[in-house]
Amino acid sequence: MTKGAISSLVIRRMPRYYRFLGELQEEGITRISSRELAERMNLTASQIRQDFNCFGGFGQQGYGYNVGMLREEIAHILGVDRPQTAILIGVGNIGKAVAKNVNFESKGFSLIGLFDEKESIVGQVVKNTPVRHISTLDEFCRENKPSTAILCLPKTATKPIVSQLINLGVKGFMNFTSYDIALDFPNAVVENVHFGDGLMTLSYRLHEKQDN
Amino acid sequence: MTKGAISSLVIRRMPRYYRFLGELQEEGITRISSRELAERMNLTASQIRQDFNCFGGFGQQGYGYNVGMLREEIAHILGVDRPQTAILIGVGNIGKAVAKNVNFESKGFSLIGLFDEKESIVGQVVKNTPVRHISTLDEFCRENKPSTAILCLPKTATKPIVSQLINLGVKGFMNFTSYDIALDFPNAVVENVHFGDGLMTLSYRLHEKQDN
DNA sequence: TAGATTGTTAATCGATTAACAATC
DNA sequence: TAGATTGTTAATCGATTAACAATC
Repeated sequence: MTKGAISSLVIRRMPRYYRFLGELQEEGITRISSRELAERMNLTASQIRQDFNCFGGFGQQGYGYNVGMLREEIAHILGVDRPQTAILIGVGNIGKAVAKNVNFESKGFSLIGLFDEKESIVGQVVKNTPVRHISTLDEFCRENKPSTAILCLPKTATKPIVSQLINLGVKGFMNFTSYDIALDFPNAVVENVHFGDGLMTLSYRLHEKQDN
Repeated sequence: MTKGAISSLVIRRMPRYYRFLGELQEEGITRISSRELAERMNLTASQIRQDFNCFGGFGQQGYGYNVGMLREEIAHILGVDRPQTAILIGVGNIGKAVAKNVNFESKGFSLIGLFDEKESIVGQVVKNTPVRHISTLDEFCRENKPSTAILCLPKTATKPIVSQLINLGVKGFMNFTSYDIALDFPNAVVENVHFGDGLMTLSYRLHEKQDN
């Protein structure tokens, strides 16, 4: 019953709903109205109902929403139940921290390979996965067909790697670099993580409060 | 000449402008029109002019914008030229990676303290800064009055620390945890970094392409 | 049945794009 | 001066909120 072309603002709110519904489940709450959920999440009940109705009606008039059922529906919408295969490139500080700390399985991904060019890093085992040399990337991808790459390498090294990966069939990129993938590869599915941009936004809002 | 209440969408585009103007400078380009910049950044010229005009007129009719001057104006708008003092709490994988990799100085922050509760981590030196025990947080903050905290600790430990920090005068939070600061502390300035949410959004868009 | 709350339509609000007069 | 391009106003588009009929 999905209606075509769902706004990216709606999509980006779904993971937060998913997290809050998980917390409700842990609290043993099995049923919630849009009004109650709105209060907990600091949203409007209207927005919550509009958001869910983009994907079909998951509630029941006079009752509200079943927490467990709604959470499963969102998991399915987000694809968490059909994991993508991912590789991570650049096992430096950030790459290693991401590989170790992020629970890929619970977010719809299976991390199947790690790559770096430094001999001192190649061979290390992170999260039960050995770090492979970047020169073996082609072979690995032809065999394992990962759909997604997590990019944690220096900006300058990124463009040629992305080009290579796209030729190998990689469709999605979690981009920790400041290289702008979308400009050169408009068909790639890209999610950017820019700490620096976030810090600058924070800086603006702090000064806004302090100055003048 | 700033007009009141600038949209957060405009603010969030500023760091990207800042980065692109830096690249133009490196290329030796000293002058650019909104049309040319729009082409490079994949935006509309209209939006670029509207964005800059939220803060006053930085261009010149018939000429365009002076790259260096515009970049400096944005740096000033974002507060990059008046650094905030920041502390980082939780020096595990993520915390250490952030401390080591992120160039705080160039983003308007000065990282002056690192804190953890683990004895095995306390005393380590990261980026020329020793990791202090979390029990010394009060004393340190009263002496050094940091305005900002980077939170890289487990979700469950976060709420009491945020409460403590707010009492100590900390105003801004770079939040790597999935604890929702804004719900309990509505006056805090918060920037969230949720890898997990980003992965789920990526998952959605990959399935959108692949399925049906 | 009566009360509650959804799903959905209509109204409002805000952001983006288009157009053009001002001006360098 | 003529051409170019901004700053700014007006038009359009999209997202959020409000209202309410449908229905459990």
